[in-house]
Amino acid sequence: MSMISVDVGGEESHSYAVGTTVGDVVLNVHGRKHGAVAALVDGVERDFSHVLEADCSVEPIDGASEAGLYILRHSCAHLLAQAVTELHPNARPTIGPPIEHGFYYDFHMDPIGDEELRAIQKRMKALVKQNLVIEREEHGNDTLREMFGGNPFKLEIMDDKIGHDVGSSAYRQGDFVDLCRGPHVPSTAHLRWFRLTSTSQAYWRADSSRESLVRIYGMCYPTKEALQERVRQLEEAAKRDHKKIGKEMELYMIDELIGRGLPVWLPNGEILKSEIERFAIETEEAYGYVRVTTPVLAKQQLFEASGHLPHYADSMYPPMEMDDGTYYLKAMNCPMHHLIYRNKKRSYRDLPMRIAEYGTVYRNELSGTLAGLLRVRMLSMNDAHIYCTLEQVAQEFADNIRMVQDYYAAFGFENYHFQLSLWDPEAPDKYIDQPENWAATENHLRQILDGLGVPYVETVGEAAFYGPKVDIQFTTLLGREESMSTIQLDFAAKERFTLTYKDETGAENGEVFVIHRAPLSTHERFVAFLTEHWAGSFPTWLSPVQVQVITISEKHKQHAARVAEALEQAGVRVRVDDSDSTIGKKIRLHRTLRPAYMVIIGDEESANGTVSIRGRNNNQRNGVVLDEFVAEIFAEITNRSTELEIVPPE
RNA sequence: GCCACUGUAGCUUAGCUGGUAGAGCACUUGAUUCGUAAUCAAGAGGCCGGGAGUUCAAAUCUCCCCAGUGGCUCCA
Repeated sequence: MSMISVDVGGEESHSYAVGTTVGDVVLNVHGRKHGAVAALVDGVERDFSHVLEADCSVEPIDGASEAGLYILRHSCAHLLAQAVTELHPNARPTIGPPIEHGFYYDFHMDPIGDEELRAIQKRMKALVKQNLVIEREEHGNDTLREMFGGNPFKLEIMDDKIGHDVGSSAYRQGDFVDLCRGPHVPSTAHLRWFRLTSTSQAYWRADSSRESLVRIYGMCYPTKEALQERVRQLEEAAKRDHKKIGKEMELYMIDELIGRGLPVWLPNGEILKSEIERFAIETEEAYGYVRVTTPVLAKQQLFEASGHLPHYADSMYPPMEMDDGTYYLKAMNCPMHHLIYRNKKRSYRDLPMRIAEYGTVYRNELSGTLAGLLRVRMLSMNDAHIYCTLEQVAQEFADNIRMVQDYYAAFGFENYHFQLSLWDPEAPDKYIDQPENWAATENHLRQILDGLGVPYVETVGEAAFYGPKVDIQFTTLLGREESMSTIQLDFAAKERFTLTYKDETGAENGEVFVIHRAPLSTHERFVAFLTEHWAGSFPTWLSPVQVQVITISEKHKQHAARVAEALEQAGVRVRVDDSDSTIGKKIRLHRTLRPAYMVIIGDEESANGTVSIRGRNNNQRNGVVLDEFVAEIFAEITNRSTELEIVPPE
């Protein structure tokens, strides 16, 4: 019998008979509890069933590794498809990729509900118990077309791949077979720790003009512990949900009578919003911005000039007919700012000109996308437009990127990344069709980002219709990526609005570039993130209630009033609860409103002129002299500190 | 806009296969004056999201709207 030498890592080589499988080697080297789902053979991912014919290296892929999870989840998607096709013989599987935390699979079938979802999960569990072997089969194109002849979606996938590196393999488990490149776990018993989570409608090829499909999502992990940990994470995330906390803290409300996506800022939320605005005004003054106010609606002609009609028409509220023409609610402030720029002759000495506005714009977002404060139809923004020469663009971009970084540091955000959003030449109708301008400005932004040394990803098809942009992306608690801040370069406005300036030579120069920027996102989205990030326990300077004074009994009303008075004089937002319920009950009650500090006033404090402070961390600091507390909280607020130091953690 | 699910007092919710609403918190009143996540008692509060239908009878079944949630698409 001829032998081969297999490099098994750790500078060890073993000899095996030709025909030994990957699985045999892994079992032999790493034992029964190897935890691997497949292996790298000479660096290529292979199934355990892969037969070794020559000298090679074999490195197991652990189920918990990134590659291993991918395989595990991919296999779990197949398991789902097997269960679905067994229960619904008319269902046609389309594609089913692994995703973060799990997988999904899209089926062409009648829509299903929760009950059906549970039935499918039950069937999957049963298939796991049967421990079906998952086998790889190699077939020619003709055979494959015959095997999947009843599934037009699989045929379409094959059509696309013919002439390329066709993954002419299929994987079979029981009676189910799926077109797939692999690799897969060796048997269904490896797929114990999964859970189906939800269903959704999706379109074939993400194209809303194509077939509507049923998407089933699931999560899948290598161990019970990992699955439970994920479930726990999701529960934790739900506790931080801004919709829940926003209600508890009375930050905002949405009323059917006002309309969907039109949040009302309640007094507590308004405090948050105005603190953010105050911070932005201070910052922008330092950066040389001027401030304006423009109307919320304007004539159709303005939005035609700007190009919002037709490029952006779907996102605008429908027109209003007035006696002197057709009006639209503004979806953006820029056209009005352009008119301000054009309102008088500008000189090169005026540039860069930075026009800022606290404006509300109105966008007709699709009803199905609206979500609390995260996606709304009334957008309050700290918006601004910078008018400058091409040479000045780099500096202005750099300043704005720094501004964003400084803001985020001040609000305690760390988890974000930069994205260079490019146009999609394949979809020129979505954009102003000037390929040479796109190429030039995209390159310019690339150089600016590279020059700043800011890491970023490039995404095609995410540009504004008038130019490329730098977006700052966040991931929500539930894992969805959203744009927060945006800095956009506009090369189209100068022509559409004939924006010019008198340059050093005295000539009328039409090369005015516009930068659109909203470093603080919209107030709605920003507050949503802020709330989720801090779980409602905001830094003191942002807290709607900075100090909640609580008396122990009626006897302490007087000292409580003195304490409140002293805090108010220092500009601290303070409330007093001197009702006659018990101390425990009051603490419990005020916890949902999440004051930065609770101050307890009893006999001791009244007698000594002190306060006892309870922090958000539920730690306590007793017997603090009133003036000392006032000075400390004053400093914490004026420094806009995110370190909560008055009551240190234990 | 599309798919699924959900919608009972201010909040959280019970209500099985149809017989016309139950609780806790909050609120009001009274008692209690209290030391760190619920003091006791009483009271008030709901045409069960809206409309139509089936039925002797609908919170419960059917249909149509409206709204919320999770996705798809889109986007700050």
